Amino acid sequence: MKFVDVILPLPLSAAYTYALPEEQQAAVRPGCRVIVPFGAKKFYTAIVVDVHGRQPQGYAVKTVWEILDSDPVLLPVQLDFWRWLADYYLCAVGDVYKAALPSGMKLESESKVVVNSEYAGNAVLSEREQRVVTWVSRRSEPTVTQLQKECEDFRVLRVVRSLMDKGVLAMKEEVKRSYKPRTEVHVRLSETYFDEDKLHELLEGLGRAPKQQSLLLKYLELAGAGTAFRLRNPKMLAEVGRKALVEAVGGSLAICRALEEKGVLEAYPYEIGRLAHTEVTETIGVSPLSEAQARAFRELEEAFARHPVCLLHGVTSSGKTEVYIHLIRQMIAEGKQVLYLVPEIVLTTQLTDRLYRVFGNRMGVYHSKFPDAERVEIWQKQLSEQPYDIIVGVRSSVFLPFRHLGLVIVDEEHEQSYKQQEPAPRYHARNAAIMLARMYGARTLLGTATPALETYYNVRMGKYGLVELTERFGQVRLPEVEVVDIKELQRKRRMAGPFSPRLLEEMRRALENKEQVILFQNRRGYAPMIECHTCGWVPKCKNCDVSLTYHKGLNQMTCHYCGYTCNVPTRCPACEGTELVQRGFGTEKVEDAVHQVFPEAAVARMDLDTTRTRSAYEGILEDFQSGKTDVLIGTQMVTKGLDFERVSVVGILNADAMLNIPDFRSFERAFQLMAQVAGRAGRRSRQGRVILQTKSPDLPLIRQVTEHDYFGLYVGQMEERQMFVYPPFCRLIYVYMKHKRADVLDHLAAEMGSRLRQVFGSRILGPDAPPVARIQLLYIRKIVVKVELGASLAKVREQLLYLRQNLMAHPDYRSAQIYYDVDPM
DNA sequence: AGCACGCCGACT
DNA sequence: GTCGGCGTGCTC
Repeated sequence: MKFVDVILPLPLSAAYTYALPEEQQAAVRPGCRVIVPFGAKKFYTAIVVDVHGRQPQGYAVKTVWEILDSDPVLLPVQLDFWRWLADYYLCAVGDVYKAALPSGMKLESESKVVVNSEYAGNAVLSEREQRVVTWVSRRSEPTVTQLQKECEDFRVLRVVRSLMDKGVLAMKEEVKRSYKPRTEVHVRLSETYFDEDKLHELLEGLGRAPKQQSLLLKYLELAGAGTAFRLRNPKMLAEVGRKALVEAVGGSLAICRALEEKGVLEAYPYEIGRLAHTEVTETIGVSPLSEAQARAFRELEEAFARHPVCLLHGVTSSGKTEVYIHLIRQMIAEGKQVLYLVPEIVLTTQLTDRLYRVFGNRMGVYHSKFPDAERVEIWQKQLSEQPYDIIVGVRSSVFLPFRHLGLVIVDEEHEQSYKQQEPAPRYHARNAAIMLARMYGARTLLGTATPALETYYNVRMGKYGLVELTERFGQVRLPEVEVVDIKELQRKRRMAGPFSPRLLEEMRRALENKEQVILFQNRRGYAPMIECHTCGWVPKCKNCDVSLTYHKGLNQMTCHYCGYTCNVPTRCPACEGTELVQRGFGTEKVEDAVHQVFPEAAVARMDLDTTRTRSAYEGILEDFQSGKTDVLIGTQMVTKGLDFERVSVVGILNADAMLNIPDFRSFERAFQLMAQVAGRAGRRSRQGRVILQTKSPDLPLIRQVTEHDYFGLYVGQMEERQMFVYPPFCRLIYVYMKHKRADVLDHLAAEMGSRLRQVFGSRILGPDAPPVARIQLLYIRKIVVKVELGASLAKVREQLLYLRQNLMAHPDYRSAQIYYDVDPM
């Protein structure tokens, strides 16, 4: 008897053991997928991690339902990588599995309602039951969810249950195959006519149907059936697509159909891939490196000789991408693969088109907004004998299989979006990529204009190599940043909505010169909150502890945490007052304001609300690129690696919103955001101008932004981080606790806090209520654990896991959620 | 995660 | 007296 240990796509750490069916045992190896029953009904796709002959004791072993793969879909390194992630980020391997595989590869069962075939037809049914039976039999095996959705009656399930008791209906679990290979209709000559004489006879007979005749002749030509030899060996015939054939003779589908009906041609589905097959060959579009870039390239080679991880610190617009391209080409020449990681919002056609021009079909793009079937095909291609040499992808592409990974590039390495927040695994793709590269013996290149302070610290400590690119491509100067004190201006009532006179002046000049403007405001919606002028009442979300944002376009109040919406109140429920005033500016309101001041300017807004789909997002960028739009207003989306030629003015409307966030990283982030958005100004041809509006112009940070002084920021922040013991002078783990009752949660949090202090001493902060202390009806508390640099991480993890297990065993806390966020951002 | 089991309040 | 609400614990 053979058994397999498998991991399931559920938040479970343990492997579960199943028996293998007698037949076809041999093929199963670790990394193969199997379908197994788990729990009362469900079937899941599980991953085999071990095959053995040890009979488990103490429970009845179930049998594997189906073996999906004869060859592993995971390479051995990947399983090691999954285990490392689960271990380091304190989550279940099942969570990692869930995040790693595209959903098309994780088949699941769903419950379907069917009419019981053994039903004798003698039960007494109510009118309502009769209706449901007719309904079910008319549909072909509806799923339970379909039933609930399509039947207006929300008590259908109860009716279904009573019908099951009476033996009329039954349930069955069926595994749904969501991934289907794409097919195209192809045609081939029917076997009858493989005989040359018969074929000639047929062709002559078609003399009165000249269109059919020429179509058939065209088919024979396209199929390469030129010789009798080929005809006798049908395997030698080429595939012919029906659509292509019809188009080749300029006829209509009906002609081909006629031949099919006569039994001359046969139509059949032929599998084709979804992946684009661009016939671009390499070396087209490789630009020669500038002197500075070439120097950086040489220095990188030297740095990699000593450090497996290097930082390319290049100012905005210095042309880091070109350096990457040369590096990638070198890797490919050595027969190695490259993983090029980019944050979600940087993965635009602007970047991929550039890379396609150089690498053509050696490159694959892996993006969460792409159809899942496409991601399945990329995965399969990476396992095949001809994998892509380069994968350009977002965070989750660290999970793709690579056979010969030689280099990982992490572009915009400082980007927060590399850290997955929710759900588990809460991993950092940059750090995970470094580990992945290490497992492959590959190198990692981190690139950015504004390194994460931790990264720069690692450079200074000699852990990472460093190469700098200090000049912009084409020697364009860095933009001039001008600070405008809006506190004073607001007092004197000299602001025009969100704009200072200086900003208006610059915007006007840019628009007159047919140049473009980017306005950065880090809040979406119209007004972040509204307030009763009389009593100060503020509309709040009923599920979360936040004020609702007013969206003018939707004419609704919405919660940015749970998506709750409600109508805009016309009067205050507390004091009956009707004067409700808007507080603050969101991107929507900024858009309105621009319309008012510059009615003739074409304005576009780019934030979460306007970029729900990929096409909407790219549409906005294209319009801006082509000059259709003059002013682009946006949240942090507009700050990322976009390359526009005609932007001469960038306005940062309110820097203080970023500075007042209670987080030890807020200054670092504000600097990164401002430096990046400033970098959008004056690319290519001439120096741009940035108007930075703030109420606190004297902060050192503001000076560091105006002087493009990254090193100043680094030194200043490092002093603070050392003094208050924050990363990189310790490691952080946040403990989050959630419960629907605040009192229970407070007890739990206090208990957790005191136990943590017993183990870790004074390096514990909290428990505290986080800034948003209630989300989706659950109250939240947070404890900060500072782990000393010398401490054994393995021990810390073990203690944290034990503590959670121990606390969760307490009857009061069973329904609580406790999770850890390792290296939070 | 999802499902069954089990224990308490609003109805036939 | 039952139906069905949710809290709890287990799944090879």
